[in-house]
Amino acid sequence: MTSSTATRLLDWYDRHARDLPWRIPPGSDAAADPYRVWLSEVMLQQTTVAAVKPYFEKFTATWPTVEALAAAPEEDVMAAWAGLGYYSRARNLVKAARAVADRGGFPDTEAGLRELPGLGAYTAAAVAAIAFGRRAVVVDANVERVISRLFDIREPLPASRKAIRAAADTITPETRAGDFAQAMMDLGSSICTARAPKCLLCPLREDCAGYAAGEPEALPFKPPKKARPVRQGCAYWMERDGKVLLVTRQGTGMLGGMRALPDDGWSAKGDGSTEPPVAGEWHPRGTVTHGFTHFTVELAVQELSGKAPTTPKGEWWPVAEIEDAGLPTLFAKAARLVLASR
DNA sequence: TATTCGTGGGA
DNA sequence: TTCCCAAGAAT
Repeated sequence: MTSSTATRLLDWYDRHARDLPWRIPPGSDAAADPYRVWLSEVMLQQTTVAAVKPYFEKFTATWPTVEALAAAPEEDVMAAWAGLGYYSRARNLVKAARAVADRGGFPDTEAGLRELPGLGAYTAAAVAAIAFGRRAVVVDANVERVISRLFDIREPLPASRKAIRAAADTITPETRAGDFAQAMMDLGSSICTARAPKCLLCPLREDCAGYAAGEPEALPFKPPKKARPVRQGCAYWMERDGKVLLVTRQGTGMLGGMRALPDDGWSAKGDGSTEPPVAGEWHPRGTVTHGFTHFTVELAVQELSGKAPTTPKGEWWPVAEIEDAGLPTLFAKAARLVLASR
């Protein structure tokens, strides 16, 4: 491996860069907008490009600048994020936008960016490189895979992270670090894929120690996955005057900050109590199964017959507009189940 | 270092 | 169908 690896990759990127809504094409004179770079990078954390695109378009249309986003009510941002997952990103997005607006713009260094909520080592490096042209070592899951193969790093993750970063540092160029980072990610998504890498199309094949060693597709080595437990829970649908009771989930835990149906306290740690929020005649409307990263929940959905009391705490939302409530997917499924039973 | 955070698509 | 995975961060 030599610095020519970076040159080969950048030459490939100049010809094959994906056209993405948040990306400035290589060779363009246009300046990157730090707001759009930051927003896209946060959305892309653990999330596919295809899933992000419509959300990116919606967010930038609704809030074209970081100042506009900073001025938005948090609940509006949370509702707009609904369905994209990992909702701590949306909570931190609002905090970071307000911090940036207060200080009069984005920090333009990796260390400065790293101080913003929701920006870890990866995102701070990526924004510094892509938006501000800083040389930064940008390591995401794509880069971990590409570097593990390129250098034939056979130590398993996560212990290999230090060696991966050091190796990535040696091939990161002084200039065009942002294009280099995006090129690594494009290569990882289209050529150096997790399964069945297309080595015969790879611009770095001659540099690749993993290819030379014979089984690049086996890298990086990863520890085995743990089994996902299945939890049981209940969600409750009650109406009065054409409106359904919604709650806002508190705290920073599962679905924190999101609107939801009242439930019986199920969690990753255990089953719910099956205790409804108010006494009355409850009817089962079916069950929705939803897989989270570390557990699956089987959610029994029940509906109260008759008119709900005003006593329970929450927000009465028009049933006809339930799709606009910003429910995370689990509760959106539950709502559709109830409405489909009519 | 290990765990806890969503979701939808592809093999 | 089931499993794996995707531009990770916070604790």
